[in-house]
Amino acid sequence: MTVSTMDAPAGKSIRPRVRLSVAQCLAQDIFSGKFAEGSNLPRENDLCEDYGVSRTVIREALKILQAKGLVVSRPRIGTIVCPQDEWNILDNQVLDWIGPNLDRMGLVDCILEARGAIEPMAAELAARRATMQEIADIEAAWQAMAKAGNDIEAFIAADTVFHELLLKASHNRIFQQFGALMDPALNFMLSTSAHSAENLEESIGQHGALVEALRLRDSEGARKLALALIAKAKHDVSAARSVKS
Amino acid sequence: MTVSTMDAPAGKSIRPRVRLSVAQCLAQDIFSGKFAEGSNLPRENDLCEDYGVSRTVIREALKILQAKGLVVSRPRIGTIVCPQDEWNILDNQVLDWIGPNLDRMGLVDCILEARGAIEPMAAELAARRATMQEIADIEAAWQAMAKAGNDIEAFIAADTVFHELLLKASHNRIFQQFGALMDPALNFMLSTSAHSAENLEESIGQHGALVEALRLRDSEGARKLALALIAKAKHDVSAARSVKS
DNA sequence: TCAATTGCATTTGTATGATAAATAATGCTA
DNA sequence: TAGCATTATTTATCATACAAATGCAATTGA
Repeated sequence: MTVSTMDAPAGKSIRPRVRLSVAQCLAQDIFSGKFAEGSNLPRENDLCEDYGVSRTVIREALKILQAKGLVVSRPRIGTIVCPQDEWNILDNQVLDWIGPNLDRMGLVDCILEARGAIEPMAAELAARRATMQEIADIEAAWQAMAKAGNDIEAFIAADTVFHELLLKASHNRIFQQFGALMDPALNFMLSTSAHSAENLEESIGQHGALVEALRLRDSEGARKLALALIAKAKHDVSAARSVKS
Repeated sequence: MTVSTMDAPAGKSIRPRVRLSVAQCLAQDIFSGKFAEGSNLPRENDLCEDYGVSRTVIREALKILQAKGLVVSRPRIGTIVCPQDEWNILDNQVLDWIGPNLDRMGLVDCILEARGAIEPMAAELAARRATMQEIADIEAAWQAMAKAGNDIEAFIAADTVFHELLLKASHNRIFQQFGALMDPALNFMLSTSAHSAENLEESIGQHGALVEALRLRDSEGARKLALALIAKAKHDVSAARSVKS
């Protein structure tokens, strides 16, 4: 299949910008299992035909995948899918590409577990270090959650922003990098839509309490509330799973 | 300066494999501050002359940096260094390239803080989930630490392996990715060499106790011991800093 | 028969030059 | 002066050729 989305006008060759699209296609084929770990991707010249682009584009797309630890290339051997241990799953582009395969790969549980370690500490630090402006921004995200009403997508978007801002307010650049981990787990829950009105209310209440703890510079309280939020998220996910099955 | 390490034999053109070297040079120039965030890198054609390689190599090297969030390229604009927030500092290749600039960028403290959140949880999980083989491997690393004696480099290498294996034994793929964070902070301490014999003995004792907790499946004990290890690491780093200054 | 070495075939890596697309900067027009 | 068309510059893509790495087979020698 050709990547270009539009046909060329008669007599004129069109050159759409497709490097990233090709990289995304290849990455998704890896995560979907079409290219199993340890197996070979098609030769560069074959990929050229498959995607209808020049070898330049194929190679630059493969360089992106290499940089993210998804594949390695060697002369005469070809391009091989790396073992999953080497995949850069903290790269937010990679997380984006994994998308619907996130749960199949067992990453939703991983992520929630990791958030259980990270967010309480981040909340604790944020209570000590956040600027007034940062706290205000977090509160704004909280208000957006409260205002979302039945619009689940808006609610989740605001929730994601809330947690990203919280991590950023910890003033620790490592924690900040985990912003990308907020989206996926939440969106997984969205896909199962097991959200009752009370459930949302409870969540909004918890988030509000956390904002209050930040304002009071109550680091211990912030830590406990963040922990409670994660516990609730874990509970929600398992509830969503039982609905699904 | 040309990248190629050897001159070509008369009449024969040599083509060394230099893509990664070029990427590393450019990355290090970014981390050293030679290319400040927000500023432009030289044009691709200029980089060709600077490094004495073809535009193909330059472009593929830049694609690697792009994939790691270090730069963005746009036609007519050029290639611009991204704000530090977008750098993929969890990528172990990136951490490697940062190297000596780690402390100047304020990452040593970040890393220790993050480890303070992650390792106790990882130790707790490892106590519950590690296989006998994994515990044995961790103990082997511990014995290598004990046997290192005055060979500080060997000690740190074994210490690094110890913590990487511990993270892996948590059976959480997110935590496992943090293996790369073990090296840098430790190597920073190495560079200041503030290691007394008693200090090493104490460290060995603590690590041994952690192994014992794993064997006993004492998750709470493992958590506390990991916490103590990090506290000690923080203490050692600040001691090393005061010596340096 | 077997082992080592040599040569061949295949695949990625690099070089080169041309054209297309994007867009900041410039100048023109009203 | 504001808006619009033009231009110039830079990256993006295409096409082709050759270099280097390496698995594999054929050859050779004992």
